[in-house]
Formats: sequence, C-alpha cells, structure tokens
Amino acid sequence: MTVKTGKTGKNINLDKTTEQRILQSAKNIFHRKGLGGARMQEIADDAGINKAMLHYYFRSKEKMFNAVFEDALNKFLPKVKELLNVELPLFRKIEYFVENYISHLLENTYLPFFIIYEINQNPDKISKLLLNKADLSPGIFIKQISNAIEKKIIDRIDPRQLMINMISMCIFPFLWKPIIMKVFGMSEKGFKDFIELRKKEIPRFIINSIKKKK
Amino acid sequence: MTVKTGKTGKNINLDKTTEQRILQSAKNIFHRKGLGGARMQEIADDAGINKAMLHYYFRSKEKMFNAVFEDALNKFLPKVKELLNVELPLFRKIEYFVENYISHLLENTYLPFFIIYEINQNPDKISKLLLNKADLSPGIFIKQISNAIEKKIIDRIDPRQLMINMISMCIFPFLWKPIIMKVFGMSEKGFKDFIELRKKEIPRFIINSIKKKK
DNA sequence: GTTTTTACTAACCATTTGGTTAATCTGATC
DNA sequence: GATCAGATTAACCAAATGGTTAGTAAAAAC
Repeated sequence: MTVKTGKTGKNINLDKTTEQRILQSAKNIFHRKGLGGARMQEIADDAGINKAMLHYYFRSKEKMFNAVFEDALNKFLPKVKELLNVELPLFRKIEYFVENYISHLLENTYLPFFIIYEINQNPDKISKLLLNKADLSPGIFIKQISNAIEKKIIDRIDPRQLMINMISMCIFPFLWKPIIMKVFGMSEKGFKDFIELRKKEIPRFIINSIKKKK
Repeated sequence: MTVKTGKTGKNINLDKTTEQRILQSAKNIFHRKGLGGARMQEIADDAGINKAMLHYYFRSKEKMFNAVFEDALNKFLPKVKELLNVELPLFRKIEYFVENYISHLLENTYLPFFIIYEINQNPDKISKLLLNKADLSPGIFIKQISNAIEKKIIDRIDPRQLMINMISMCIFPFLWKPIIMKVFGMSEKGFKDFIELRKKEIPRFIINSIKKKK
C-alpha cells in the first residue's frame, strides 16, 4: 500500500497519513472481530506498518478501540436523532425514518453487529458512552405518537412498543443476514434487493397497522 | 458447589456428573463470551475442577464449544420448526408462534445473542451446522401466507417480508436489551414486563396490518 | 552545521492461554 | 489385599499476544 517515489524516496500513502491508515485498518478489523477478537498484529499488517506504530499513535489496544467505537457512535447517533426529530407528520416521518435509516445501514452493514456485540459484551461502559455522546431520548417521537392517538389518527398503542417494532424491522435483518441468505437461498445481490424492498414495505406495514379504520 | 458428606467424605455434585457440570459451565461462559472470548480456565473455575479435565472430557476448546453450540441449536431449531408448522389458521398461528417463541426466548435470553454472534463470526461453519441439523425451510408457513392472499383473507404482501417482520419484532428487543433499558429507564423487571406485553402486542400489530379491510 | 524532534523499526519481554504429561487417587474386580 | 481402569491433579510447555525499548533515519529548529 506504500510506494516510493523516484525522486525523493518519500513514502506516498495514497493520500493518507499513517495515523489515518491505522485507524482505517483498526476499523476494518474491530468491526468484524470486536475488541476481544481483534489482533494488534493483524491491524498492523492490514495497515502495512510495524506493530509498534499502533502504540506510538494510540497508546493501547483499548484506547485504539475506543477511538473506533466512538467514531461508529458519532456516525450513528446523530443520524438516529436527526431522523427521529425531523419535523414531519407521523406517517410521513415513519416513511422518512425507515427509508433513510435503512439507507444508512446499507452503507454501514457492519454497524448493527458491531454495536450490539460491544453493548452486550460491556453494557456499563458502553451505556456511559451512549449517555455522554447524545441523549438518545426518544421524547419527541413518543409524544408525536401519543398526539396522533389523541387526535384519533391512529389506534391506541404503547408508543414505545411501536417504536421498537419499527426499529426491530429495520435493523434485525442485517443481524440475521447469513441466516436469511441461507434459508431463502439468496445471493449478496438478492439480499440487498430484499432490503431495498423493505424501505417501502416496512412503512406500509406499520401505517397499515396503526391507521384508524373508518 | 461441591459438598463433603460427613459419612463417606465423597463429593456430592448436586446430582451432576463431572462431565455434565463441565458442560453447564461451558454453556455459562460461552453463551456470554462466545468462542473467542471464553477462557478455558474460567470454565474450569466455574465448574470447580482442574483445567485438564476439560480436555479429558472434550479434547479441545473447539470441540467443547461445538457441543455447546449444537446443544443451543437443538434447543432452538426444533422449536421454531414446530411453531412454524403447527396446524392452525394463519391468524391463530401468528398468535401462537409469537407467544410461544417469546416465552422460549424469555427462558433462554442468551440464545439470540449467542447464535447471532457465532453466525456472524463464522457464517460458513455455522450455516453448515444449520443445514445439517434441521432444514429450516419455511415452506409451509410461506405457502400458508400465499394461500391467505389468494383467498383474500389478507392483503397482498411478500410472504418472506412478513415472516422476517414477525421474527424481527420477536428477537430484536432481546439483542437491544441494554439499550432499551437505558433509553426507557427500565429495570430488569420493567424490561421483562415490556417483553411480556409484546406477546399480545406483536400479533395484534401484524394482524391489524395484513387483515383485509372490507 | 549542529541539535532536537518526529516517525519508524527490529528485537525483546512478560503474561496469557490452550493444551500435554506424568504422577496420584479412588473405587471396583479378582 | 493386590491389580487395574478410570478420574483427577499439579506442573509444565509452546505459541500467541499486548506492550516496551533502544536505536535509526530524516526532517525541523536553532
């Protein structure tokens, strides 16, 4: 991944500093193997540098992992918050949330597994990070659902249950990806198509369920 | 966990043979930490025996893990198969499936995480095990949904999507347990109550969505 | 042009970890 | 009660692993 230029002999790193390359490799490995499963040597090899450099830039494995994890949260939480708080009427918001949330997951398929794995591994530490980073308070969305019930736009339902239903249907297929592909005999492409369809299918499914029948 | 009886001085193992005790400890540890995260010493300590005994009874860590994993699958797959193939009309079957599936998960809260973790860690190996153990072919349920569509009992919907929706809503909250508890400020009891409510809520939600409107 | 700082490497270290082995203990059998 | 097989242990081993260190090369500062 490094090339010597003829004139100066300086290493050209494909536009990236060593630190950035390390971080990128750390992501690659940590995302797939988690904190415990990742090997410092593997990260170093992936980055094409000496193992000691990892410690030179990041002090320890755990600090390096935290950098990766916080990066993932920073990519994830603001997105969720934005999608949940956007100013739209309920049905439109559900459509907007699901479509954009799934798009985001399709671009970061490793995220659901990575976050769930680490949260189950170390709930205390992670929930602290969660709490600090962004209060993920679903207040606005919950209240919006309550309002829609009062105004008889939708049937009575526990807003928390509705919210978990929606998020479950968005995230879970990514976690079950290997099983789904196996059971339904899908290729990589087939799975992606299946997920793409869910962008419209999930909102339809939800709204169909909660909309007040005349 | 072992007690010396006054008379014989023999170790009483709470009705369990050494091998059973090892397997139980192996489950405890593997379920929480996975193959890579588990330590042989920790399992031995948990079982209250010498580490060498693990190898005496199970040859290697991986063989021991396979025993645990297959045990989990044996507990899981037949249940799913039975629930999906029971002879009931569609709506009744959805209610039956969700209620019993969630009950089963509540008694084995570690299962969703354990299985998903190992499947993502090692898709090839696991999917082979899956394939051997029981063909998890959802054919009957899928066909039943198709029939209900033809007979205009429910609206048109991709049966696979419906099935994944249902399973998502059942399993996912267990994977997100720490997050749900945090975000909604729940205790352990609060979480369990929340899940209990879903036994009725999910079928209602699904049937509400798919039932043909006059 | 000398000194200082930064980036980097090879070799090494201590600990952990899965696994082995030789010896011992125990309970049944003859 | 000597023999024998299975159960159990303490001690040990080799490999892997996170981390350190002493030293080098090159750029920056003086």
